[in-house]
Amino acid sequence: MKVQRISPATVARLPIYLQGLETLANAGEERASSEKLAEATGIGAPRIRRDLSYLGAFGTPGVGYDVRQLFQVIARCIGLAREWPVALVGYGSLGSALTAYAGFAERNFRIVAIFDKSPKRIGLRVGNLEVRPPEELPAAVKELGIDIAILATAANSAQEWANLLVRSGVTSLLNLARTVITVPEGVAVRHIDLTTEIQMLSFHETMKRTTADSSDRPGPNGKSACHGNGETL
Amino acid sequence: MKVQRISPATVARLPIYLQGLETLANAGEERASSEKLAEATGIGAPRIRRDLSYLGAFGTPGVGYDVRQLFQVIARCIGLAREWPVALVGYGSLGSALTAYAGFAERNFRIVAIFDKSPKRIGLRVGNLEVRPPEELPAAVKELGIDIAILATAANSAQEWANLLVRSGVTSLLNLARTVITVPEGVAVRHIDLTTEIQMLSFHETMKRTTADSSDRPGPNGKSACHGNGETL
DNA sequence: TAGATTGTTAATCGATTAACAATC
DNA sequence: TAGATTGTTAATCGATTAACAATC
Repeated sequence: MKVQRISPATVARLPIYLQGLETLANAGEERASSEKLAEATGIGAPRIRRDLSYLGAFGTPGVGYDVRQLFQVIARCIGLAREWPVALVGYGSLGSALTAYAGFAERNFRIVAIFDKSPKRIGLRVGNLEVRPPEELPAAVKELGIDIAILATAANSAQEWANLLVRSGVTSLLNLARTVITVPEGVAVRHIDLTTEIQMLSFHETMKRTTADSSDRPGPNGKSACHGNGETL
Repeated sequence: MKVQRISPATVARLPIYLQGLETLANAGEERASSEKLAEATGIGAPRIRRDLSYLGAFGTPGVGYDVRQLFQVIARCIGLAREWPVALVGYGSLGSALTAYAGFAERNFRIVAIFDKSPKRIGLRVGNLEVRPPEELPAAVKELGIDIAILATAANSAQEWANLLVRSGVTSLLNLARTVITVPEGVAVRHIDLTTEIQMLSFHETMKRTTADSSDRPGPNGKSACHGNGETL
């Protein structure tokens, strides 16, 4: 049996399909065509059919997909059938907000250990957990079977924490710190930087104005410093 | 003069270059080759040269780029020369964490108004701001010159808030809510969903195991439900 | 059966990488 | 000048869209 590769672009869409299917299920729909799924997710219908075909064939020509079954298939594929113990590293403003974030729990991700290096935060009680020092991380990762960690530290200590996590056996990192971190082959990192995202928006705003009033000034070398149109996002 | 289009993929990298240049500047570097920038950012050197060429030619063959000058050029291009007033919508756990988030201020984004529809939150003081009801949003957007808003509400009210924001004249949305929102042409939306990101990681973990122990079971139709390899992220 | 919709193939599009002439 | 590194062209790669035969 040939193992078919699922592209990262497709993987990124699977959770979106789950959400769309949930919406449809809540609306009482039992079957959905790729066209209906397209409406619910904003993704093109042919793209959806192709993505789903990677998971094996589940649709019925002339009828569509079984909403509940498709949800199960995708959920199983992503690994949501089981519960994932997650470590939260960094208990600053962002980190503490995440302990109250409902989205993780809804998809079976549970924060089972919290770490911080600040003496002010170590020992704080959070629900039935307690903020722990870095020294306890390796043992906790092993004991609790943690594979996934969320990095919500300051930029300057993120790499250090990442090294500790990887040494301890964690193989997936959700990096919310404002810095690029490097990890060994085989470790997955997703980097989310709110500042990067909001800068893409200010770029959009800036372009809109520049193209609208044509006030693009020449740059230091006599060439215009920034071109573009308003439709880039 | 031909206006050249800057691709979304390139735009997404500009803030990363800024960060890399900041790191290099802090390390005392005054000049940087594309190769050095590649090390600092994790992006390939040819890609970097090509991206920068879109902004106009700033490097010196045989020498490299002037760190400070390149920073200025990119910052100006993104629009960071000015200050951006931002509206924060939704003052739950995530929203309140964002008011304390330093990254925005470092790039000249200022939260100048906070909105929530819960009577429990309306009126709360946050620094020198106060959480305001939806009714006050249109006037505030106009008075404060707000073009960019951050949506940090629950999924079920996100679209409603988005409609109100767009009607009031906001043209860029950073959507942190767990739902797809639709907006009219000309309005930019960036959607960040932490749950989506963490599911990409559990997919990675699941694939690693599936390919490692070859326990991929056939799905409902007799075909395997989920293929892939461990190197997709 | 007729109508609808899938799964997949072929065509298009865009983004990345490699290679190198131009230039300091 | 010789060495280094840019900016850009050509080659590769991957992802999206369009079209349609297969199928319920």
